[in-house]
Amino acid sequence: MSDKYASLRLKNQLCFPLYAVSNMITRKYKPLLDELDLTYTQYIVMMVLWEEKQVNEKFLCEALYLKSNTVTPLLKKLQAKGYIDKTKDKADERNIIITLTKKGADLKEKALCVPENIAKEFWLAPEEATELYRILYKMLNQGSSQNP
Amino acid sequence: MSDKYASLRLKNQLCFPLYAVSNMITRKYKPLLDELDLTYTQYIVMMVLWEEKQVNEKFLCEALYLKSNTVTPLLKKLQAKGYIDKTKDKADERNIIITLTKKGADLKEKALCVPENIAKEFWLAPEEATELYRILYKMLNQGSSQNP
DNA sequence: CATTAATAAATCGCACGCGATATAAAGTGA
DNA sequence: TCACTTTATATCGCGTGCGATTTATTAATG
Repeated sequence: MSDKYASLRLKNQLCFPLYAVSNMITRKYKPLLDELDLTYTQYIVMMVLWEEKQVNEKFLCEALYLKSNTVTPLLKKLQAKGYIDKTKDKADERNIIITLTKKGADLKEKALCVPENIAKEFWLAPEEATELYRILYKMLNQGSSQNP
Repeated sequence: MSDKYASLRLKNQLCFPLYAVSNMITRKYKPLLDELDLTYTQYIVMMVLWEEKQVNEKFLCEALYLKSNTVTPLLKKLQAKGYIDKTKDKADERNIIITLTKKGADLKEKALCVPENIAKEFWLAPEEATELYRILYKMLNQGSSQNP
């Protein structure tokens, strides 16, 4: 009885709900982040900067699992908004050092309500959240281990 | 001691790894789907059609948790590739009926190896996969319930 | 020390994914 | 029946994400 094509059914996919939830996340964040004049991707860049104070682009790319061709234009926009500064590292001029402006640092306070409000959209039991977190990072670590 | 800003740390986010894994999924699928001349989004549209034979755009949007402004251009491309046909429903001309061409139906056979190969990229224990699946759909159902 | 290799960013072109809006067709009610 | 609303699809403009490639700078090697 078992269908030869069962693996191609949408309902049997694990990647699809991941993809769909990710899209949904972006949608749910949008109205909250509009208040900060940030997109979701810009927001996670800011999260790194609120923690690290000073990073280069390579660090950001690795922290966010993104490529330079995504991050470069992103930083240009954040700079245009006055949230970050970019300067060349004098010790190694290939490095671009990214720092927060005062305006960017101040935004952290205003951002505090974002995680609160997002938590309301997707309520999970604490054990579910923990398990989800663990599995997702397991996938991330598996998936990012290769490539020359 | 507990940091006022703890909720803004990237490591304390649940949405971020979801977003990162979703990006990673698209990356992993790409070389496999290149063989079928499909993108990931086009692939999930085809998955629906391999099951349903005949749908309208609204059905596709709901099945894939996407909006018409994403799906309309997608269908145009699948049509250009010769995988689908679009005809107006004579009973209600607002409806666009989407069907597979022979070429599109035949692609199902070739697609069989895709789920196999993807499974190699992200290996999870069966219980983990089940739990992940359950939690993701819980989130999808919560998140898509509102909006006027 | 000159040539080659490696590295960090940036650029290019394409395909989403979205909110907002427009268009066209059907349904609704006074 | 005729304005009004609802519904299905399409259009517009913007911001990602990506593979592939380029540019600028530093490191490595003979």
